[in-house]
Amino acid sequence: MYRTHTCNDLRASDVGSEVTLSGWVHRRRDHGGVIFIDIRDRYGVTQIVSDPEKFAEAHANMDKVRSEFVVKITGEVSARPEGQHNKNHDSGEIELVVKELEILNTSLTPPFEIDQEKEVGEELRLTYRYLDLRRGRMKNNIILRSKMVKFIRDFMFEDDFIEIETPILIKGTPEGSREFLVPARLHPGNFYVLPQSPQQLKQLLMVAGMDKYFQIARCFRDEDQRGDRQPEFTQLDVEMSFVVQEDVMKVSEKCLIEITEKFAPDKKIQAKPFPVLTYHEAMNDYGIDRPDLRYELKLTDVTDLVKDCGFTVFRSVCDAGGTVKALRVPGGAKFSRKEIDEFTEVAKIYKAKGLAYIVVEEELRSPILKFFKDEEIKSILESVGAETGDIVFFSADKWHVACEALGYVRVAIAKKMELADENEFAFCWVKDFPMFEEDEETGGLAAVHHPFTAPHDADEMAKEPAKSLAKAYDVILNGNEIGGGSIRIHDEPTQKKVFDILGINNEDAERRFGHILKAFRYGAPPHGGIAWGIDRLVMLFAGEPNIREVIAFPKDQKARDLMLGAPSQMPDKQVEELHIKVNVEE
RNA sequence: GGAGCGGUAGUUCAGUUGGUUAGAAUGCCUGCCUGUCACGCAGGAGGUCGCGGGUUCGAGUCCCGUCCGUUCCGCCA
Repeated sequence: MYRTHTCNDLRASDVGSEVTLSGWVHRRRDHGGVIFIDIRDRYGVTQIVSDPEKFAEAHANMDKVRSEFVVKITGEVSARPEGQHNKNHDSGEIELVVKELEILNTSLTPPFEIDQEKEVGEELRLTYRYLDLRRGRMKNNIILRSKMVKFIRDFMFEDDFIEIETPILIKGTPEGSREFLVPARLHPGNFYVLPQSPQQLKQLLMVAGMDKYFQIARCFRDEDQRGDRQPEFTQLDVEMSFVVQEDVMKVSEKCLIEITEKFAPDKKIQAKPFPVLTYHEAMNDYGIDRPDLRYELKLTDVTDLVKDCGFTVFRSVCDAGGTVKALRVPGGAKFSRKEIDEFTEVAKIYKAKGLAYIVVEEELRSPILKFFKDEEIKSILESVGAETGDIVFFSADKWHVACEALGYVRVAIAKKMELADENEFAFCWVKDFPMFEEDEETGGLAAVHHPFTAPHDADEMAKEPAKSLAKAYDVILNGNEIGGGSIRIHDEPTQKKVFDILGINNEDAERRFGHILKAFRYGAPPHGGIAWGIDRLVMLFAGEPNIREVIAFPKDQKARDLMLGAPSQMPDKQVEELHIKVNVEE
């Protein structure tokens, strides 16, 4: 028998009993006459102490062990001397006096210290992920993730949802993100693809009458990496029949509140029910479609106030039908020139041509002051509510650019001034996204969400597609999109109108989406759903800066698995069977 | 595809204006130590300063190229 208890089981009440523990040598403290080691498993840490007089052989073995050796220890639980309890460990009131120590396995010296929480380069951590996972940070994150997923599952079952697995090898429907291809050995020249999400399958499940479906689903996208993006990721996928937007949102909101109360009890939920913003409001007020509502800093539209001003940059934007937005930052007059330049760089990343500003002090300071009449400045400052000690930033461009550039300046300022309350969870919904956006490559329209998203009004959409709004909604937590969904189109005429607008002809539609269009002719119910990014959600609950910290075996920036060495070359024979020719240019 | 930042001991980093033998902490090894818990003390090993070229009497430091890492933009229906 390897163990009678884990390394986090023993307490003062166990004093006197003989037990066996197994685990890794976490730390070793050799005092010559007496040796302490801490042994660790995923449950915790227990201190082992040698008694060289009574158990000389065990003491000698204690001398041999090194970091990360795997050991089995039998001994008697003993109370620690008065005043020597260790509050850092749950087992800190006791220790184990070793009678027998067996080395189950030795270990090389680890490439980084496992018993310390200091930063280690991620490349190294991912190469030795199995060692990284032994460290407290990753261990806690992975356990938190497991518990949160179980909680979500239980919640969904409780609400009468059923969990259904959908296939990983599916049909490619070129549209949206790049798919991973899998060559079909039995069908030369043909490919399966890995699902970007179970989107189409869950809609088919609604046609099948499987109302209230959910799945913890793995999704695959062959796009470049980011801190919150991986080539494979996990989402909570939900679909319901005979529902309107509010029905879907209600289920998600209830679950998010409960999961917060359970796993982040110290976080204050800013507002219940969650505030609901339209996409237009979000962009207009915060310059971003996923606003962080933990801080205010709203944008103000000053287009009307500057449309006749003497500042050519502003006036020409207004003349061209553009927008001038202002951002008042209380206390921002203290920003240095260097800081203002940094914010200007942020604005430029998001396509703004510059970032104008007025420092509001006894004497106004601004490079653009000379272009304005006194009463114009006065009305601008009044409209944004500027007070002495503030700074007001301006962006001028097409509406979207003006809002977005200043929106990201807002985020950068909040970060610099530490405006976000770390103890707060600010959830909100953003809805009424546009159905379509301009495709810069083709000049035509592209679906903002996916081509099955229902419009608010199909007739209006047919008349003015660029202005039509979708029954789509995102759920936001502290400025992060943690989920998104929509009501789907369930009738053929509406679907056809959407395809028309997207420039997909009947033939294309049949080839790409024939399976789903056919199914919808057999009585598709009104339906809709939502998908949460599980990785992002756990990331936020764990207080981590990127989703790799909550994924056991993530890919690196170049989509590699550094531990496994994937992707890798394959034997010619295996490749030939797939009717694939590898053509790598040197 | 583009931009910023970085690459020095196993690890995390410092390294001044270009100047002698490239340092610290931690880890590792050896010795001492009977109550520590980030144990302590003494000693030791450990370096292609990413790579290549250039400037210079002299380059970790300056210049050019290149590779790698990292963050962001593009991309992500």
